[in-house]
Amino acid sequence: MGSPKTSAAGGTARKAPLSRELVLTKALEVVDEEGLDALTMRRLGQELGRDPMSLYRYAENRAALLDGVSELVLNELPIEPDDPDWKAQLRLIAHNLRSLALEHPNVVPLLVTRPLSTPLGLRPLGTLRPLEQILSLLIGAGFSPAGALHVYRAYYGFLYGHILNELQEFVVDPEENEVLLRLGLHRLPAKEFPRLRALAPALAEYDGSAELDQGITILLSGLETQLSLTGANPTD
Amino acid sequence: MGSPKTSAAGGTARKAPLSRELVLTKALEVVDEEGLDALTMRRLGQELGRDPMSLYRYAENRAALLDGVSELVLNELPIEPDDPDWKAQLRLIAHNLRSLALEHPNVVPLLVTRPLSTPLGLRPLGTLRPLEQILSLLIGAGFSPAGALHVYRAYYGFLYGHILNELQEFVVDPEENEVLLRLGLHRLPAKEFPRLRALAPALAEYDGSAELDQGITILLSGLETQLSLTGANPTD
DNA sequence: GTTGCCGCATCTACGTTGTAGACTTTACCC
DNA sequence: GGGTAAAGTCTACAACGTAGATGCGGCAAC
Repeated sequence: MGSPKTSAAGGTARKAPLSRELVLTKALEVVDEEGLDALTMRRLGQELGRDPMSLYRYAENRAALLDGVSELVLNELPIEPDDPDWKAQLRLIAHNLRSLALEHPNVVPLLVTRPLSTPLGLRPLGTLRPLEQILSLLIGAGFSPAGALHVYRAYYGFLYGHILNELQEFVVDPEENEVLLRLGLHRLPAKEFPRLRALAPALAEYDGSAELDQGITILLSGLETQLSLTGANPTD
Repeated sequence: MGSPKTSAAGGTARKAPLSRELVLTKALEVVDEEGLDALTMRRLGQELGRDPMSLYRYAENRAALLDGVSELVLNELPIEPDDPDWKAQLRLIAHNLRSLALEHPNVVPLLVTRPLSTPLGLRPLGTLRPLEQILSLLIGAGFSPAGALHVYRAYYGFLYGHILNELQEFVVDPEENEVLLRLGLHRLPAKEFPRLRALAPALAEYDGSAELDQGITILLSGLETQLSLTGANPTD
């Protein structure tokens, strides 16, 4: 009955104080559960029990909010820049990022898309951290700076590509257990897409982790021998 | 002065008849010139001299319109599924797709993002064509179906990853000719990002085509030897 | 105790978006 | 000329991001 002002009880603030972390965490929650489009300012405000406008205190606008979510996710990616075994470390990072992506599939479009419209130096620092740390790892392992950059590009490119690929093949409707249907392949004209349709069973058995691993192996050893000719390779 | 009705002259329709191709082409034009956000139904309608609502005859909704644009771009990618030299063909496709991406950078987010929310079988057929044709190419070269799929995944993953990577490093402001500034790197705290800042010159000299080529070489020969152990490799 | 201030939160309001549904116009065939 | 189907238009609405004015609570100075 009383107005919701100055609560008489306990004394713990009657409304949680709200903070950037809190906002971003809740935002990530919404995105994870209902997708990017569901994350509107109004919706997020409601989710936090606050006026939508209050969010602008913690993110300049919606785009910045999305950047914050990317950052939040990428901060979950542990990197050991001092690992003496650079190849093992890169392999580990790859698997960790893959796992992160599978946990937050709705965030992947952000990870991939936002940097396309933001110059390197203006990106959220959290999203540049992996780059810096991996460069550090490689240079520490004996690569020349340019060589490190070269390896990083090939490695990260492949990694992101793999993740996108794997998510694209993700099964939509686990209720449906006939592969052709599950992937919607039955809609494809058989004449024009014979190979694809015939591959339905193989598509269903995709082991993303294994394929990632094999790709990384090929790429890293290939890069290593390629660079060993230029003198930009690791010392040992 | 006469009302714009039934033109007296010639007899050629006084308004171009409008068609899906026409709509999509104009849409691509807008996206290329002003980015994805500029492509609103109203804007596109205006661009075509028609009521925005008329567009719904040719695309079910905005999302479908975007799919159409993806399709339009991918249709520009020539593939020779009967090329006897599968490695050369894959290399060629890679370079062609890279060129396409550089010509239509604003479309790349679509290419990469839309399939994430659409099950395989429900995608625009045009976007599945490359997949089918590449499978055909590989199987024709002697790969087993499963082997072909394996190669395709590694190959296409790497390719998309590379394209994303390269576009992310794209120079924003060619007016500015100091690299640190051009990429906005001067904003980075020197303590936390020493490697990255030191690499500014190297970042500027990125030769995307060469790096793509090297990556493809490594990957294809790696895949070949890997598969040659399983009997799923090409016949010759 | 009173006053002033400042950071946080809220309220109101505006312009823009996608698109449903009813309507009008056009082209054509019998 | 009358009827049918397709193509295009009009009107209207709910939801969005966010600018700008307003309100509110606690702390510092006096």
